[in-house]
Parts: sequence; C-alpha cells; structure tokens
Amino acid sequence: MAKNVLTPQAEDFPRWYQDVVAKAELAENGPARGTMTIRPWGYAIWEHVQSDMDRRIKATGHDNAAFPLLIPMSYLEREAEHVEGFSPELAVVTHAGGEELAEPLVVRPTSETVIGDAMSRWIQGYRDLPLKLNQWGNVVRWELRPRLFLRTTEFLWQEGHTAHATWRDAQDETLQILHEVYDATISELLAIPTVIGRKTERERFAGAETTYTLEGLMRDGKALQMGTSHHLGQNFAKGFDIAYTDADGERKLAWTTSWGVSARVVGGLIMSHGDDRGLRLPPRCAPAQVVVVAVRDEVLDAARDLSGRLRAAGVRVRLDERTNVGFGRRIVDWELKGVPVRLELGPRELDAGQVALARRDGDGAKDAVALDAVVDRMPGLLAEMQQALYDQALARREAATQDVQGVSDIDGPGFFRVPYKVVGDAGEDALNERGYSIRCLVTADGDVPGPRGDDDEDLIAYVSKAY
RNA sequence: CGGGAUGUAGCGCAGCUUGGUUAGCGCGCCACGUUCGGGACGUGGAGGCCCCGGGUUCAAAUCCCGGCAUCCCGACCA
Repeated sequence: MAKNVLTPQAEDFPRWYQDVVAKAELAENGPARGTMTIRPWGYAIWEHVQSDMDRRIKATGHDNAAFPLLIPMSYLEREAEHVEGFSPELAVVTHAGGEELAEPLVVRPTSETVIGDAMSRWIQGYRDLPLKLNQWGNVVRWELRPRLFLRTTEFLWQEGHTAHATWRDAQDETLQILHEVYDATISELLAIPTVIGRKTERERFAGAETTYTLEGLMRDGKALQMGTSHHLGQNFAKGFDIAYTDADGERKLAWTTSWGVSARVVGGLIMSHGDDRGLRLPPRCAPAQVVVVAVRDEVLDAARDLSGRLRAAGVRVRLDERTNVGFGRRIVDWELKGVPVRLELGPRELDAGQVALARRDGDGAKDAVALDAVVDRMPGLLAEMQQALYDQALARREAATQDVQGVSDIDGPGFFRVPYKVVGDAGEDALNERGYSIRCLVTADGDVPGPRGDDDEDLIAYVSKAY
C-alpha cells in the first residue's frame, strides 16, 4: 500500500488543502502577498466553469462587455454604504507617470460604480430596458489572510450588472441568475449541492437592498459561499442617475442588480470532492476525463490508438507515455490530479484484448474491459460518475445537517437549521463570537425568501462555520 | 494593527549556541546503466550575492545594529 502522499483530511484539513493544491499543480502563491498564480491544471478547471456559465449567462439574455480596471475614487463615494463597506480593502493608485495624481484611482474591488456610470448614459428610454451586462475579469480586495482560490487579494470572477424598469423585474433577474445560471453550473458541472437563501442584514453586500447566496458544505463541515446575487434597489440608480423615460413620458429611476461568481468555486470543488488520495474531479469540469497509461514501450502504439479513438468519440483524454517513470509514480500523479477514469494498458491487457479501468470515484479497484468496447462505454460511465459525485456530496451534506430549536444546540461541524426568530440579532452576535454565522435564510419549505418583510418570522436560518 | 517565528540550491531543511578548511543533507533536475504492473535503485553531474545594508574582527551564514520580506495566532470579504 502506498504511503500518504498528502496530509490526511482527518488529521489537518487546511494542510490537506494546501498539499493538494500544490501537488495537483493547481496553483501557487504569487510574488506579492495575497496574489495567486493559477497553473494550467487549475486554470483548465476554471475555464470549464467559465464556458459553462458564460453559455448560461448568454442564454438568459445577457451580453458580455469589458469595463476599466481603474476607477476614480470619487465614483465609489457616490454610494455611501458602498464606499464605507469597501474602503478597508481598497488598493489605491496615488502616483502614476512619475507624478502624484490629482485624483486617486481605485483598483476595482467590484464594478457597480463604473458600470452604473455607463448605464446612466446608455439608458435613455424604457425601450433601453432591461439592460443586461456581464463582464469576466479580475478584481482586487486587500486581504489580510489569503488562501489560494478561497481568499486572495486579486481574484478572477464574473460580475453581472443589470438595470430594469421595475422592482419586480429586478427581483426576477436576481433570482433567475441564482437558479438558472449559478445553481445550474455549480450543481450540474461542479457536482456540488447548494443551499440557496437570503443573507442577513450584516452579511448583505455594501450598497445592496437584498443579497442572496449559494452555500456549499465542504467535507470538513464548514460552509463556503459559492456565489452571490444582489438586488441593488435604486441605490446605485440614485448615485449614478440611471434613469429612463417611461411610456407615459415620465422620468423614472431604474432598478439594478449585480451578481458574481469567482474562481473561489475551484476551492469549493477541491473541498467538496477531494479525498486522501487527492482531487476527485467531476467529468464535466475535468481538464482530462480519461488518462490512458501505457505501461511499457511495447504497447505504445496500441495506447495511442486507444486514446485517438476516445478523442474521436469526444472524450477529453490524455496519453501518459512516460514509460521512463515508475509505474506507481504515474498512477499516484493522476490520482492526485483527480482524473475521473484511468485506463491502464500493458502487455497483459493487450494480449487479452482488454484494458484495466479504474474509477476515481470508487475504491481503487480495477475492472477489465474489452478494448473494443471501452470507447462506447465511456460516455455513459462519465455521466454515471458525474452523478455519483453529486450524490455523494449531497448525502454527505444531508448527514451533516440537523434541525435544532435554539442557538445553544449549535455545536460542531455541519449545517444547523434553526428558526430565525429564536436567533435574532443578539443570537447572531453570540454565534459570531463562537465562529459561527448565519449562512443564509430560507423559507419553511426551503425556498428562497423575498426581501426583508413580515414573513421573516417563519424563516429558517442555516448556521455553520464558514470559509 | 498587536503577539510569536522564519529568511541558506527549484522545493523542504541542517549548520548559527561556542566566528576559522572547499557550506551540507533530503526531494527534484541532467547523463548513463539496471529496473519498470501502486511514489524503483546505482554511479556520475549541474545548480548558492547563506534576504538586503551597515558594523565588530586577522577572519562573519554564524556576533551586533538597522531595514525588508514571508509564515502562524487574534478584528472584514467572492
């Protein structure tokens, strides 16, 4: 039996995370504190998230655009709560071109302000609404305690910004993104089940009227916010004069939304599925879905033929021809990197007209599969594994979720569902003191609640520790 | 921003207490050979402003002073 390649999860989960990020060659620290270099294997995962989400963003009627990285400081100040919320984590450019700037420039921590400014010019009449934009980019928020993927000073993300004629339209947009874009990608591509709900007042985005969130539960029983969607009310419309003339000739303020998902979800992917052998990637987001390991030189031609046939069948496949490297080393490498299916082809298999197949979602046992059947079987197998990883994650979350009646019952890892009315503001303080927080609020039926209102009495709070 | 620690080869570290040969070890890298079915082994080799600056000394990785950087622990965030 192989010795541990990684620190076991049960021994030290954060250490396991660091180990797997390094050894699976996902990312490393950049030279400046809090920065991250994303390596090809990690970036390929993010690219799958990007392309899946981008497709859904466009399918729901949004257009991509690109806005500036540098924003005049005065823009942020136009929305009081916004600037107050972000000021502690702003990076500000005060000098450029060898001189002190007349007005400092902020490196965007998010783009509500520049985009609001553009919207105010692009929107004139009600026919210009809704205006639904999205941008893929990077933002900077000065972080004191960075962690690769999970919390870095500069991070990659997507931010959507929309403007609507009515409160209702903006609300529908906010919720549509949550379900049709974010949850769809996170559950179907990343195979991570989420709890979708409303943030409490103290967790609300600076400048938003209402903030919604998708929360995943990691293998160590801590929650990770996987994405957010905000109803901004008319807060930014006021600050940036995003107004339109309606059908009656009356001038009205628009209602705006914003929503974002970052490369943090890659961290969520690692911590949702990974085990003591390394990453376990759902096939849909795996940089390689199948690796063909040529055991010895004699079988190289056959291995090339097999990988060629898989590729022709639309499978993302890698061929490992490194016969100069020890067999065990190569196997461990691919397990670390989380490739869903490993096909080992050696003289023994070739003679029998077979290939040894190992699934990364299983116990490491290998099946002998006929060489002429393996390609046909692969799409079905990959789909099955995609579902299996989701089912495992969901079962784990359900086992780690319990209903309790009071704050005093909350102790240990996992989600605690507690009636919101018995927590209250004081209860939330007490929880925060102990490292717990209300991740989100849901209705008694588990649905996403509307904005703050009378029915808050009946909401359920999901409480846990969080990243 | 408060407390603790660390900067020596690509990575991980020893050496420093008590200055003194040519600064070592493991992993990785390169070459050759033997191996190769769950992290192989041998032989040889390459690779160092010992964080930076100053000081003490015949002599500094080692002692002193001053910087800088990073990591860990306590208040925010996708």
